[in-house]
This record gives sequence, structure tokens and C-alpha cells, in this order.
Amino acid sequence: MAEVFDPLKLENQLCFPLYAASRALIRQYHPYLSALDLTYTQYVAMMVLWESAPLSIKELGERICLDTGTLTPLLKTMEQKGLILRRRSEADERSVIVSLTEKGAALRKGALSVPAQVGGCIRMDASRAQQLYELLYELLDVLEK
Amino acid sequence: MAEVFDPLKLENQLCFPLYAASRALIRQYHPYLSALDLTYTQYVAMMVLWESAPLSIKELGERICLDTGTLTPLLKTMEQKGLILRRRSEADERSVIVSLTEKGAALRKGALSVPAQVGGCIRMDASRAQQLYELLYELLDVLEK
DNA sequence: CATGTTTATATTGCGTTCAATATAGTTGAA
DNA sequence: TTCAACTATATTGAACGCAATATAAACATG
Repeated sequence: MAEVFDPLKLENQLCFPLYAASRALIRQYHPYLSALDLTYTQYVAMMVLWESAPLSIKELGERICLDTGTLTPLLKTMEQKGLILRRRSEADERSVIVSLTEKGAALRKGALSVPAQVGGCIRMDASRAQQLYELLYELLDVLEK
Repeated sequence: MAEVFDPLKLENQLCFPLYAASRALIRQYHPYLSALDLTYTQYVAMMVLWESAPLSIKELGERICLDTGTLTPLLKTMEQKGLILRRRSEADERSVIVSLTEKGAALRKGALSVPAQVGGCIRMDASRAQQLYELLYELLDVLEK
């Protein structure tokens, strides 16, 4: 007798492995990031700032796909830690410009080894990882609202 | 002059698209699940319960990769809603057995259309989605502690 | 058959994540 | 000009996600 397809089986859905793998990978960062006193989300924000600061909150949010409900408290915490500065744009008072402090910029050195340390935990063929990377960006593109 | 590889560029990392795509896909579920008065995490738990209830909290947590810090309050909320029952195992008083109520079991009918509704939002070739699926399970396997 | 170890669940506390809503600044068109 | 629409950020409230810790039951082994 033929198997009946069950649409509600966890194994028949893309969402579950995506969600589980994302959390599992983020967990791998924990020991390396807590040594730098960063959470994963703060680390993601810092990566964009190291590359492109100063940035408005809007620009930062677009880069890392987070809205102000997440960013406002995140950036306030990072300001408390002395990693960034927030100031209103003079050209447009609606905008808040985020820039790095010296301490924030200096933290980059400590973070440089993180990707390799985590990468060492991923025992996956480089070309398979590259395929995965491309498919994820394809999915992300298709899901943009 | 050759490009210098920057390990801290967001675009050079697997973690970011995985994290962003996971959140973007979960967001797609929101309208369909709130019509059923379910959150995404509750929906994932229900999928396993529809397939395999009764289950201990431990078994459920292993299936959906969540620990008791998340599951205990989640299951209490689901019990409040009348979807599940929690009772101590008689055979082993350490275990809590989760079973479905009639209401919880009946909710499955309403949920049957959810995967197709969300799938309709993913304009991605089926074979590409299948590739992505396989690579995600491969990554998940490699990341198990 | 004690008692140290392991196991299953619960609790705590912090930090997101996001939908919904609010507010203040800016812009555009009549 | 003026004011309605739009834009950028902030706030609120609910629900995770998880590391760390606590507790009670079951097990193992000398």
C-alpha cells in the first residue's frame, strides 16, 4: 500500500530544518562571542558597523533584516557597553546615526578569529557549504516582502 | 590589486543568511497560524504531537530541538488553551507525558492547509528547495553536539 | 541497602523578535 | 503656504531561546 503524504510531518517541511539549523549554528558562536562580551545579534550588528559605520538605524536594519523593535534596545545596550555612539542626524532629525567608538572599532581585532573558530566546528565540504549559501540567499530573495 | 578577503563581512558567512532566512520564513506563517491561535513554536510542537502523541517532554524536546527552559512555559500555555494535557508518568515519576485533548487533535484539520499556503509564498523551484532541504539536514547533522 | 551519580523537569534571568501602535520630522501637491 | 501623506525611530506587550542553576526521582555499585 502506498504511503500517504502527510503535509504536517516535520520531515516534509523546509521550515523546521531551517529554524533548527539556524539556532544550532548560532549556539556554536556562544563561547567565542561571550569571551568578547557580545551576543550573536550584537556581533551581527558590529560586523556591519565595522564594514560601513557610520550608518543610520534604518540602513543598519535593512542590512541585517531587523526592525526598530529589536534594534532600539539592542543599540542602547551596545551604547551602554561603550561600543557605539548614537546621535540624531543634523540633516534629517528623524534619523539616528550609529558610529563606532574606539573601543568598538578595536573589538574587531578580537573578533577576527571567530569565523574560523566556528567554521572549524562545521565539518562540511566547502562546495556543499557554498551551495547551501547560494540557496539560502535565493530563498531570502524570494521571501522579501 | 587583489581583493583582501574579510572574514567579518556578512556576505562571507553562512550564519547570516541562515538566520535571516529562518526568521523570514517563520514570518510567513504568522497570518495563517494566528488564525488558528497558534504561535510558530506551538505549531511545531503540535506537528510532532499530531504525529506521535503521547510523548514525554524529553522526547518532544529531542524531536524539535528545544530544551525545558523553552518547553515548560510553552506547554503550560498550550495546556491553558486546552490543546494538551500534562501528567506525570506512573512508571517514572521524573517524566511528564504530554497528550492531546480532543480540541488539540481536532485542530489538525484546520492546520492541514498551512504548509500549502506558506509554500505558495515560496517561489522557488521544487528541486532547488529539495537541495536546500538536504543541505540543511546535512548541516544540522554536523552541528549536533 | 546506602549513597553518589545520573536523569527529567522546573526555574530564573537576560536578550532578543516582532506585530501593533505612537510620535515627531519631512515632503509634496493643491 | 499648508496640511495630508510619508518616513524614521521609539514604545509596548507577548512569546520565545537558552545558559545556568535547582530539585526530586531513579539507578548503580560497592
